[in-house]
Amino acid sequence: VLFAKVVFALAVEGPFDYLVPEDLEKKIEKGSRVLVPFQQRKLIGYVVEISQKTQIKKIKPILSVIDEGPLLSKNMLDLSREFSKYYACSLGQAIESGLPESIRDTRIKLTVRRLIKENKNSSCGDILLIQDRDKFSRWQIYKKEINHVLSQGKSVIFLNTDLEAAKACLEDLRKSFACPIVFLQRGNLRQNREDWLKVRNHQVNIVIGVRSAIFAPLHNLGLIIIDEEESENYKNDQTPHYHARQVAFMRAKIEKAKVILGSLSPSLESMRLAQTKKIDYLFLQQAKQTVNVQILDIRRERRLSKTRNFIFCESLVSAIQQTLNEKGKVLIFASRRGFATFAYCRNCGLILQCPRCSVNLAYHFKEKALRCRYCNYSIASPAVCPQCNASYIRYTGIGEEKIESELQRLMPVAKINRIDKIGNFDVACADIFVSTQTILKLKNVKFDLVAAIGIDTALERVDFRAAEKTFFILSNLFCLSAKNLFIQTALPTHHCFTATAKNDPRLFYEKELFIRKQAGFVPFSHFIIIKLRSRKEEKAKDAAKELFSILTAAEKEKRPFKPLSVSPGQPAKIRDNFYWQILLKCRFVEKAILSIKETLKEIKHSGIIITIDVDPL
DNA sequence: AGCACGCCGACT
DNA sequence: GTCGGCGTGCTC
Repeated sequence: VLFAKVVFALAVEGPFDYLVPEDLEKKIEKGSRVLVPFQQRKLIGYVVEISQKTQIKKIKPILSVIDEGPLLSKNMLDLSREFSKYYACSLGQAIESGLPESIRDTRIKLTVRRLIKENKNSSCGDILLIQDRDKFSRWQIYKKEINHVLSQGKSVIFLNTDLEAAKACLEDLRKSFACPIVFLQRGNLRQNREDWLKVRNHQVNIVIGVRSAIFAPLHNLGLIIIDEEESENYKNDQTPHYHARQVAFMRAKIEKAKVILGSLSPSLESMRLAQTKKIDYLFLQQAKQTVNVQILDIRRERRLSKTRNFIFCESLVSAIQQTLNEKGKVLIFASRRGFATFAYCRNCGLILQCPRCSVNLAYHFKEKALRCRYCNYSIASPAVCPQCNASYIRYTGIGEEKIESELQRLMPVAKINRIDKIGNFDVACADIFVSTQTILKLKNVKFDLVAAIGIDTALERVDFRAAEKTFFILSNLFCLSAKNLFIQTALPTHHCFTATAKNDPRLFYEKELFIRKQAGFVPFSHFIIIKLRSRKEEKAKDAAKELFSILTAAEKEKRPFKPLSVSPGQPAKIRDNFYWQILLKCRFVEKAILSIKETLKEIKHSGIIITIDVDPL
């Protein structure tokens, strides 16, 4: 008689033992999906172990097998196990978050057609971080490595930040490699299912995709490439809040595959690993340095200037003028903050907010509508203020309008264009371009003069990663610039500016790592956020404060984490649910998670939902 | 997660 | 007396 240990995509760890009916004994193995009775429901579960015996007295039998063959390989099961320990979810939840929607509720059929040769011995897992200065140099190395790995009969996962980048990547790799390549994307369920099955059935050598493609069920994985590894897109915004880079490390270790991280300005996490020689590091310096970087001290310029509240420093204005005279192209980069597109009443000062969430509604130019970014609540833009009935409602972001009108005033004959989408960007359509964050994705285009306006709003945010994010923006602007890069700032001596001016990123990382170390922040420790959610504000608050005091009360020497703060979530309310959160830091995530889970078991939490975000961004 | 069980308040 | 609110605990 055989018993199967089964897990479910529920918040219960399990595993639960079930009797394997005799007629199914040959069809059920580790990694199989089965239908089983669970209380009064029938659930799809994952077999994680087959056993000869069981402790359970009132055992129920497995009802049926879902697929022909095991859905999950041993490696994927091992990965799910690691994943669940790190990201504080059940094994079943870990398994399911690695499966696309198209597979979750359908039968699959495994075939044994093998295009990929089994090759167990060669090469061992190591990690390489490549930093370049032009977004392209690292591509040569990617291709060389892919070629090498393919020649060993192994397969490749190539992760990109977004669909656009992945599409471009697919096109590029199709030109260079003749082997089967699949672009695993959600969207068309049937297509996704077909592609996923191809991968699972050993018919694919290269998988391209965004963060979820890290779970692509490739066999004999030899290489994982993560391009623009510093991107926030690699972090899953829903539970479990995994980071594809972290999962890549786990997976590479299990599969003995190599990882290559590529970036213009790597994350501090990766840079720290390079610094301590835990991973290899390659810096590709450009052959010649032609960009002239100028840091303009706003405070000084303001003192010298006649106009008090100027947007553009005089030297920048003359540089723009000169560039235009030479028929050059100008890019004005304005930090996102100054572009806030909320709606407010100029009469009574009311800012229109979402009724379900504690955030301002964002104005969308195209639809002329106000929308909440958290719950999608949407209303047509009102013509009069709902509070005072005055028709003084303003919609466009203040910064944006000012920049454009000021530019037009200073440069009356110049053609000025705003860039909201980079889809079919055309440099020929204007002389001066004004843009925010979106422009950073642009490739293959150079501007003669690039100017960063109001970049300080990015740097002064209450976020310990503010400097890192600002440096990332500056590195990208450097890349977009053919001749001149002007940066207006009130903090001209900050290392993110001086390092950019000297075109020496090492200066930035050295200083920033020093600061992080002093503060005991990432990458010198890990942060964990425990989020408590409730319909009732008081409930979330009380539970959070109680949990915080319990966590704090534990003996300092024994607890593997340090509680830092308890505070309302940001935002405090989403979809009429109130959030409170506890911030912890720790040295070893798995140990901290284990201890936190123990603590959570002890306390009663009715009407509260608790989620955990490991390594929050 | 979801569902039952059980213990208190309001009501045909 | 019962219907139903929610807090508690269990699921092989």
